[in-house]
Amino acid sequence: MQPFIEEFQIEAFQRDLIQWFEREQRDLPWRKDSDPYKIWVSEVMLQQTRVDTVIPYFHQFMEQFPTLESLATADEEKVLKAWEGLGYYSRVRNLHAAVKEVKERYGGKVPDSAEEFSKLKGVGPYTTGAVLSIAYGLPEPAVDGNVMRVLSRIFLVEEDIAKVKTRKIFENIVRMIISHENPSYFNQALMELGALICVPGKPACLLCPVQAHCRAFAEGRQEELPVKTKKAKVKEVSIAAAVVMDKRGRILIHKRDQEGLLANLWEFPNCEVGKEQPQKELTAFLKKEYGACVELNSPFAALEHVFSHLVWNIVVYCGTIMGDIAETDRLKLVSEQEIQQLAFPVSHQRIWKEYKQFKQEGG
DNA sequence: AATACGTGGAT
DNA sequence: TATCCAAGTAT
Repeated sequence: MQPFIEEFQIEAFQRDLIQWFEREQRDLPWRKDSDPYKIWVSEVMLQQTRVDTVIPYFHQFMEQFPTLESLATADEEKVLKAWEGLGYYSRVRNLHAAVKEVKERYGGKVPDSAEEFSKLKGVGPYTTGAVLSIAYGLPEPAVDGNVMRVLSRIFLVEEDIAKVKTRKIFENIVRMIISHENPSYFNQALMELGALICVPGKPACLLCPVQAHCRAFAEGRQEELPVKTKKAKVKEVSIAAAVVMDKRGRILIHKRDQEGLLANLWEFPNCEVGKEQPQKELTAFLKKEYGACVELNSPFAALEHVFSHLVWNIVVYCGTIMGDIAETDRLKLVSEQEIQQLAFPVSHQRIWKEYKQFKQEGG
């Protein structure tokens, strides 16, 4: 890489890349203005998430929380609901906390220094570079998976991009080649190129605006890069869940712990169970944890829910609550209407859907 | 450094 | 069907 960087035509590369971006960039909703708040929200939504998935969420979020101030003063329940289904929910809890911090400490203006902006919750090296370059035009590297793939090919970098520290190698490369005239377009163009042309698997090198600058293409090795080790198989967990109703027709729901998996989202009461006596274990759990005395019927559904790092095998029971339950902040009896107002993870939306279907069929 | 943290689309 | 993955961050 070292000898190659010396003969690398930096200015020609910048020109070829940025001119291509000016021609070919997609019309995306967060590219309509450079409000740092909007750029920030889009970057958080886009973390580990596809553009096509983000677009409708971004529109809805901006309608509901059009300004940093409006998000800062919103109830967390509403904020989580706006994120429902997007995944990695700590992103939005961190964003909410960070926006409050900006309102309090910086008078509502998103900091324009890496030093200050990167201290905010949920703001890491990528988001720092993305917001500072795109919203403020500062020459900071914004290295995501696209950029690592593109640059690993252009400079024939064979470091394992699955390792977190490898990102620094690419940040250093970007610092050497970034356009100081237009850091925003430079960074976005690198990512756009990774998304449209320099894709995983079989890149469209014949359409690539920087083909002439690419060392991997010159050596016919573009499909060998980037190097990325794969992760081990995920763990499977057996879960028993309960959709139980009191005599007034209200459903029992529970708010999950404030940290960890699906933090602060609502769920139907459930616990991890063994293969032997899941129904018995669930009944005992409901009594012990929630003081709920319930009679469960036979399970009406079984579903598999796959996360990035584990699999839930869920068996779902319905049943009746006998006697009274003491409601708390995290334990509620709600109508079917109220369920629609609260944020549930997709796994529990599926449980609810199965339940409705079961009832419809006369269960 | 390695792992936790979601979801749905692509191949 | 299986695997990979998509604009990462926190711990």
